[in-house]
Amino acid sequence: MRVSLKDVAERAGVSIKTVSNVVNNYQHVTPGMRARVQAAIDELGYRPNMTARHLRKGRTGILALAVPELGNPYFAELAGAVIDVAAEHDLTVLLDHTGGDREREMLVSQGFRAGVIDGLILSPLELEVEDLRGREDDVPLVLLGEREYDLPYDHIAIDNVAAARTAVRHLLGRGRNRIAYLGVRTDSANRPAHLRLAGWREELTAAGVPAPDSLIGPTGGWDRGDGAEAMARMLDAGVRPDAVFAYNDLVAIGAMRVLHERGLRVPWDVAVVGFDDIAEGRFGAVSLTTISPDKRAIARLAVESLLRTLENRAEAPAGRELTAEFRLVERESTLGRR
Amino acid sequence: MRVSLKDVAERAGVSIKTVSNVVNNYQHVTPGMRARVQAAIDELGYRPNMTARHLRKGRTGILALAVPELGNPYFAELAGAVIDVAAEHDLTVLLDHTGGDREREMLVSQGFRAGVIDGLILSPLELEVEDLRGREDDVPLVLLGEREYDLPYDHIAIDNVAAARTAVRHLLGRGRNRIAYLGVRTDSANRPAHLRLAGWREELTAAGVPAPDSLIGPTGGWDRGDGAEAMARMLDAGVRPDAVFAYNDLVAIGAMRVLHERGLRVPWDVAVVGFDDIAEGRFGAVSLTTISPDKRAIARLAVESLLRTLENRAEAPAGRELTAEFRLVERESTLGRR
DNA sequence: CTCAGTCTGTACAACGTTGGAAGGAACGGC
DNA sequence: GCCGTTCCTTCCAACGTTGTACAGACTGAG
Repeated sequence: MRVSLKDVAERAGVSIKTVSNVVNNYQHVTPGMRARVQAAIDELGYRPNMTARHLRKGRTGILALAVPELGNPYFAELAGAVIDVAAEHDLTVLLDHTGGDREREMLVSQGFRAGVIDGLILSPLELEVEDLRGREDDVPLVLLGEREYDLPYDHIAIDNVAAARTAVRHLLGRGRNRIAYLGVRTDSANRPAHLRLAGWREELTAAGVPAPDSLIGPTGGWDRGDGAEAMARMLDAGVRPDAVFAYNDLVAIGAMRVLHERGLRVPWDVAVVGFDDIAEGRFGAVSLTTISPDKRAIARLAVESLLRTLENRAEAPAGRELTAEFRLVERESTLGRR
Repeated sequence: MRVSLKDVAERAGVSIKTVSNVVNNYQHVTPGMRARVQAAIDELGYRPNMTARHLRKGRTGILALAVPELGNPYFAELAGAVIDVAAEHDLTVLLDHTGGDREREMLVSQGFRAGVIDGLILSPLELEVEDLRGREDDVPLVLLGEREYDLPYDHIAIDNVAAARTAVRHLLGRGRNRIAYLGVRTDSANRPAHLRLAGWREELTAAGVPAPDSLIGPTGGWDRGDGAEAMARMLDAGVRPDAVFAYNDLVAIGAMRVLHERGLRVPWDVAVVGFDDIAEGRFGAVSLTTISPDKRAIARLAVESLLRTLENRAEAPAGRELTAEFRLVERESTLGRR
């Protein structure tokens, strides 16, 4: 049986509350009493029951983080950052992955962990705005990823359009003018995918470079295999880009693999830019130029937004758009051919 | 304010317990009563308070998983598997990463989450056996990774020596006889690293092939950069292996990067075998032959071991060694030169 | 029509903790 | 020696839930 305050109190010959006072460093406890109680605590090996404390305090100190897929290094790295930042605030993280499934994202957002988590950080893929509108749950929520809406939840994003334009501009600056975009799925609610495509189009148009549909590579998802398929399909169709901007690093890596198989050399024949700056991109045979979102900042903004909401429950949450920085990291995949 | 059973009870004009009975699908409730209470529940939007339920039941349905580093795809993929398996048993997973730091591993194993988790799955890197010996915590524990000890905790592993021998045998079968091992750290408690080295040595010795120390590449850690450094150091020392067996895929990938930089072609000049079968290995310019541990099985064994311990608390836990399967996955990095 | 047996709903206590208020001892000042 | 203060400790209630015991109502058999 677990040791409780009661056991310690009996052992020390004091009341339960006095033991509690010692445990919580309450100030008005005489040194003698403190020592006596502490001795009993040590002897019995007492450890506070967090569940009871949570019930009493109405707070658990647990945040949930729901991402589409932990196997995706971007989300794994982001999760690591969230865990670290949460730890700085004495919070722990309960992790969930939704598989990017809309149903499961709805379930998670509806708070099926009600009462056990203090807040939820959700990185949705297919969730629609209206799915959140009728939300009855009182658990504070923060959304990751740029979205357009008028809901009372903070959301953290980087400026996807600007980032995509930066990537495309970089390629244009390298003398490329048949720049493909890989990673569109018309049937997906994933806004960043649309925004990055928009940025690609905007930058090309602004530079007076054609942006034909043939240079847009649709994918079924956003993993390495999807990138490989999309690249292969484009090449099979006789389209020969001299550069590729991919939705994310995984798609870019899949594309590079196919380019390599087809004897097209990166960066000489085709330059490649990814998105996310996952560690994997730094160590391929050809290291990957990429847009690097500040993951640490994203984690920090998310956790602190939740804390803020928890502090002043009374006031209506802001529904702010919090923006994290990004930067272009140049590596081998866009070197050469000045 | 949150809606509680009491509020629903008042609204429906019944006792608290009756509402509880409805919520828990207790059998002896008349349909009429059930409907009336359900209506009140729906009107008020009642959701059970899990914390209170946990306190009452003495169970939280939360498992903790502590791994060294989520940025390491092996652990990220493993974590994903654990989350899935846990979900099948209606359990959720609280994730922690220790950074492979002994202090932090001790802290985690000592159960600083006491009362909030039902069990702990720990994947230690530097934890020593004696660190666990005085464990006072009553939270069920399962250890991941092969270890030698006599403690009352189940541990899940694959047969590292056999796996390493399989990898080396594969290379020998490809006509390689200067096979390096990359990823030793003499100062580390990480047993699998030692076991894999032992397997390398055993297999070479059994085949009558020399296993000189010059072919052993020490590393500071087990990430891509460590593999790259170790490979570079070995080549700089004038050692020219015709194959590399690496502690894990990350080390292998780092090594391949350096081989590529130095103009050594994989697999023609140097064949490479990794360990872990992370997704990343399948999509490099040269896909990576690797030992593939059954991660799903590992996750399943771990979760089910905890459940078993929870069921029969009374009996002493077994301290069993549970073994998961592995297999060699052949890819491009060991093709050719029959 | 009575009695046993079954069914339905209620009252109470308990899980382990903490906040608030009240109790009691020690102490100094008069 | 009495009183007011201060300081420390204890008592009580509450967080929201569920298990146990029990009371009342209804059913069917004798």
